[in-house]
Amino acid sequence: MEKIYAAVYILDISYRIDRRYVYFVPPELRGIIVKGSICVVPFGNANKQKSAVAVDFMETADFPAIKTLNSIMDYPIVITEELVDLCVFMKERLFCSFGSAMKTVLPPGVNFGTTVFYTTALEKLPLGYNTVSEVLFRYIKTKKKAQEKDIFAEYGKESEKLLKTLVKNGILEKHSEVSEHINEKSRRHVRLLISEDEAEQILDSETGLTGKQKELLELLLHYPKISIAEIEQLSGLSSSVVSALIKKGICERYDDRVERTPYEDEAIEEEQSETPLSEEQTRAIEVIDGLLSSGEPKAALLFGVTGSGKTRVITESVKTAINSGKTAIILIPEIGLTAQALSAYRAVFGDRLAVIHSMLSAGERVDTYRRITDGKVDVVLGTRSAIFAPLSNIGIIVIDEEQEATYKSELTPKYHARDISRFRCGKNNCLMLLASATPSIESFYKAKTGIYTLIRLTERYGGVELPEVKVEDLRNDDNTFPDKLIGKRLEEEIKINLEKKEQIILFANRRGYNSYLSCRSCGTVYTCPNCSVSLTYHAYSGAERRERLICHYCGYISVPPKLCVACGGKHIGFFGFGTQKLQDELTERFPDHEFIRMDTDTTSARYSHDKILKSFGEKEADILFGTQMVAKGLDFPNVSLVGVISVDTLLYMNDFRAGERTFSLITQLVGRAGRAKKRGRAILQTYNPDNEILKLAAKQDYESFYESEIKLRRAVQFPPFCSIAVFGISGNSEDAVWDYIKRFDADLDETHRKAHSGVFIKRFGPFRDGIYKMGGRFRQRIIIKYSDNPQSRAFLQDVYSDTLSKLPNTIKFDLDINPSLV
DNA sequence: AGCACGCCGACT
DNA sequence: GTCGGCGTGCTC
Repeated sequence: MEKIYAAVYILDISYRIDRRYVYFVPPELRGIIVKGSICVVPFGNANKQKSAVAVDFMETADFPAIKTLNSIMDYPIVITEELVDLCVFMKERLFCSFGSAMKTVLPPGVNFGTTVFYTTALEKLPLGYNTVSEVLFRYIKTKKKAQEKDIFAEYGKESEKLLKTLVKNGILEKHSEVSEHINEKSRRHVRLLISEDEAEQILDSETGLTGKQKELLELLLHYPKISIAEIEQLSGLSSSVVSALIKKGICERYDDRVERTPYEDEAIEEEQSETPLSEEQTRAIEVIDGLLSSGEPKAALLFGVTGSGKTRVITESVKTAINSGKTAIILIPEIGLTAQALSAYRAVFGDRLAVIHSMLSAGERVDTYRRITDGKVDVVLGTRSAIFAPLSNIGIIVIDEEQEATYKSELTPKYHARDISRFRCGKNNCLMLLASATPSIESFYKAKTGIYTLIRLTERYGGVELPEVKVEDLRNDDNTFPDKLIGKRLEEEIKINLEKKEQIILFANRRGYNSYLSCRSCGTVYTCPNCSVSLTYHAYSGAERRERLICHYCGYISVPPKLCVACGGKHIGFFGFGTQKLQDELTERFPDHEFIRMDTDTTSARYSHDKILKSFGEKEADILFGTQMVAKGLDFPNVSLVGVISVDTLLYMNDFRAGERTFSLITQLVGRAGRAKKRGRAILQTYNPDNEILKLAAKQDYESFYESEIKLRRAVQFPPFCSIAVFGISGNSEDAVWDYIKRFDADLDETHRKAHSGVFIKRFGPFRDGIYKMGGRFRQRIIIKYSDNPQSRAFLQDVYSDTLSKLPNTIKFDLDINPSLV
């Protein structure tokens, strides 16, 4: 077919007008242009030069006013046909523009933009123009090509009108061109050059620093790894304050390039092919081999208890795919796990393995992307965004711990790696292999109903028994009175372990010291001025104990008052608990032992995460305690006791996935106990010992949990029985948000009645967001339940695009499909 | 989003 | 009469 006409999607264009546009392809380009070519096209009344991606070709076109495609950009990045189709798919499902899908799919830093500039059309400005015109004319003449944004920066937005008249009078010419650049610049970060103690001395002394500089220093103490952009966002301090501190030698700028991972230096692990496969593993691998060789898109759920050897099944399956000349993607939930997972996979796949995760710099990502498109890579291992790896001929996509919320992006477009994976499997006729001990309810439902092949691993590898789990009722436990965290039973069990020199992992679900500070006389709770959450108390040991109240959502920091601000009372107390409080209690109860704390406060520096795990692995401490992080994929043979301080607050979260998440978290925690020969123990402390989810989690009975959960979901219509669209509406004024919601509601009704009355939807809300006020914005959400089909998607697209077109600038609006948190 | 066309009020 | 306000409609 001759490519006479090309359908393109234009990049950097708003969602409302984002659709296919058809251009005439000049004969000399017809041999070069391919699907995925980045082209330059004239667009709109002004024929502004825009970058676009060719998606389709035709020999005829019926549009009367077709324009001619300008050129094809010699772009240093290849966009495969499959990724082009994927962007169209994302646009349709996630209601984002093709361009923003493209941005997500390509390595960050790859930018397409149009620059507008002016040139002079005459040698001299004719007589009769004022001095402002004279100045402007001379500026453009000396610059030859004067960029519009530079003119605005120099003379203000007011110059726009004048520019227009000068163009109209033939004195200036307006042009545009597509700027192509790959931004390889890495993110600029700041770190302290002095020790914590020195910093505190400086903070306490009267002289030396200005107020703003002290503020920045304090921020740096709390956030060991922070970028300049983040500093501005969190504190409003400009980069000039940063420069001032750098001049004083207190901190330095550095590029966030990833250094060699600590595991890379170590001897590559021996390939473990010597270990015999269990009978179950062998059977699982056989089933997977069958699916792999079917030549059709398939999906399977590898459902196996912790310690049943899922990883081995995965590596064997990936090997099978590679040996038949195909490629593979392996997704893991977090970067923290990369280093551990990496060495095992590197042993098997050597330099045919590429790793993609968020700690890579833009340049490294582009390099990796090129290595993959050049065909130098067979296996890509990484976190969420690795699902976009431009591999061709994919044989298998593995999603490990598939229930994890990290597979859903929290940035627009809010894609779920599982959905992207399903699309790519369809295109590659390959296998999607989900693996988990506690699958998401949606995935297990699909496995039960035969959409996915269900593969069970029921035995723990090597016949190790599952830990013995006890639910411990704290309601009448003197040991925790009045505000302690460790109950009688847990304390005894810890002592037993300490004597036996076996290690312990403790979990608390909040970092910081106490969850909140409040006045016992008047009841005032100290909350963040920008967000509707209570501030968390943190204490930092140094020359003297520094106490701070911190907002975990916006980073607001203040000093706890000595007297209540509201009533002047001096009985200010702490309620709740966190990892820091746990640390104090451990020191008090077990003074002669070593502890390691692991939460975002202690792991924010690069690789401290790995260091902590390594030192615990080498038995440098008896107890490892922390937040969610201690639950994930750690394998310490000497740990035989896990203590869960409490998960009660998780159980009562206002979210339909709360049960699923709690069950999964407990299972993971319990699984940390007894990875070796001895049978481990786990203690679940709670004030709600009768809670069904806790009981089932203690029994490690996933299937009963699933049965009760799926009944509930069916009864109240939640996924997998419908899809959920959440419209988020927020603004700085509470009244404005309310007024807007009323209008939105009416518009939504009208759109439904007039153009989509056949679409069955259920509307709920508005509800306040879990954190109603965040960063000074009041947040409301409207929830639509619908069944996912082209008709309802068309309806949602109409509503969304309509809303965006007449959105007042005081309101922010977004759409999230099947969010991980509702 | 931008830009043009188009139809009403206050200026040379 | 004309400059300029912002409502409406289109972008291959």
